[in-house]
Amino acid sequence: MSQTARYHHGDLHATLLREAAVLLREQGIEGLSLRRLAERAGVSRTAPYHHFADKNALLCALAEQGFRKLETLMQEEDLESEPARGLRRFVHAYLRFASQDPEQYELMFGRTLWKTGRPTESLTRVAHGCFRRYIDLMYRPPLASRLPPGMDPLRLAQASWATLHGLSRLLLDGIYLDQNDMEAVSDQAVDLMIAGLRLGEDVTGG
Amino acid sequence: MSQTARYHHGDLHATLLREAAVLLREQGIEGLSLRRLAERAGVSRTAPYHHFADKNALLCALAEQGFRKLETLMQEEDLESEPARGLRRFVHAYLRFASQDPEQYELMFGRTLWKTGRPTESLTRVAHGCFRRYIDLMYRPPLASRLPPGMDPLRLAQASWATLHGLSRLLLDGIYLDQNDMEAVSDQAVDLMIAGLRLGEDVTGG
DNA sequence: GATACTGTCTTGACACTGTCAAGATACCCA
DNA sequence: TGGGTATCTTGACAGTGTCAAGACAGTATC
Repeated sequence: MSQTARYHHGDLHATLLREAAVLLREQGIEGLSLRRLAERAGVSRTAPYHHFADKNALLCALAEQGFRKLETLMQEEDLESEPARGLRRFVHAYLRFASQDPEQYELMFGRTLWKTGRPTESLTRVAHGCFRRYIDLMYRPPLASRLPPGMDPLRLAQASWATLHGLSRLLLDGIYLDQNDMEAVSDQAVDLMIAGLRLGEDVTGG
Repeated sequence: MSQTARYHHGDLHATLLREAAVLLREQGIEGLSLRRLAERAGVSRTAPYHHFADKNALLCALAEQGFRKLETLMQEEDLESEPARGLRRFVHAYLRFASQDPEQYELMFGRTLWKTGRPTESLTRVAHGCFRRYIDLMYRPPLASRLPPGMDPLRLAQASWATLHGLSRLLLDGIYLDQNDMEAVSDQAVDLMIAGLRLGEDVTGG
């Protein structure tokens, strides 16, 4: 028991996922090779293939973890009675999620899985569930009742998510934005949305 | 003259860039390997190294071409007297640019160059020049004079570009958006911005 | 015109990657 | 105690970017 080199690892599946997350965070997707991962887990190069069909499958499982975290985050979020303030808080939470583990965010939304790779049926389901929960925020009170007439909540959800996503990407890829600008820019975006939705104006009467 | 196999190619630099653009468009970044590129150009594996320091340098040159195209597109754009309509037209033009050559857009804004790789000094200059031209659209009439008081045109530029960029990325990576939704969603985003900026309201008097 | 120089291109090699095939080991159930 | 199966191993292959050393050709100099 507990000797350093057993033939059967015992819990390789979980170990792989755990170490892969570490490797991803520290080295990025490019640094996450199956061989290095296997070495970290203390097994041979091809051992992971008995737990994941291929690298794509392992990355999908990893991304899935990320989407579950994000879904939890959205579940906790509640736009409460004051939608303007709730919106701003949600945006900050989202951006914090993206910037706390940039490589995970990249994996979740990047082309590696969705374009180049083949997203698992399971990953697709979780990712879409995540988006659905976001849409719900728009369909539910207090936001839904305040939307200007003729505005489709689905379109609004897509457009606003795109803004959030774009902010995250520009920040993480380090093109036009840095952390210092981020807060000001995101607040600007929220202000614009609030103004566009007339959420700042008091409609306490209903 | 014109024999098929000369020792000196004669115009390898330009040929490499041209063929790389084709390869990028058809096969994506992952399919663009230096060896395949060399084969297409009819030279040996390492010949490209006499014209580009490494793969990163070649990709930077390729991205630079893209930014130049984008800058031209923005130069032609003019928000004219009617900013709301001009804005909508510009957004459509931008999204067309992104979706006409998705792989080029990915290269221009993706992590390959800006995060994993080392962006050339030249690329950085062109990319920032491109963004500067976008900011100018916000600072110049007719938009500048119509902005609500206290609104920073720079922040507005960053926030709106983020939206554009996010729409492009979500579309190109094929996560939550497809081409059919795109127009409706982008129009929604533009409407929201126009409403937020109060651009729809007539202020012909000045 | 001969010679040296320099830019261009070539072959050979190395370390790295993901993945398949075949064989070895250890656990589990009859 | 046996057999079956899940797990893990080594060996191998094709592909990648890149370095080192040498071959060739065009250009400038004497």
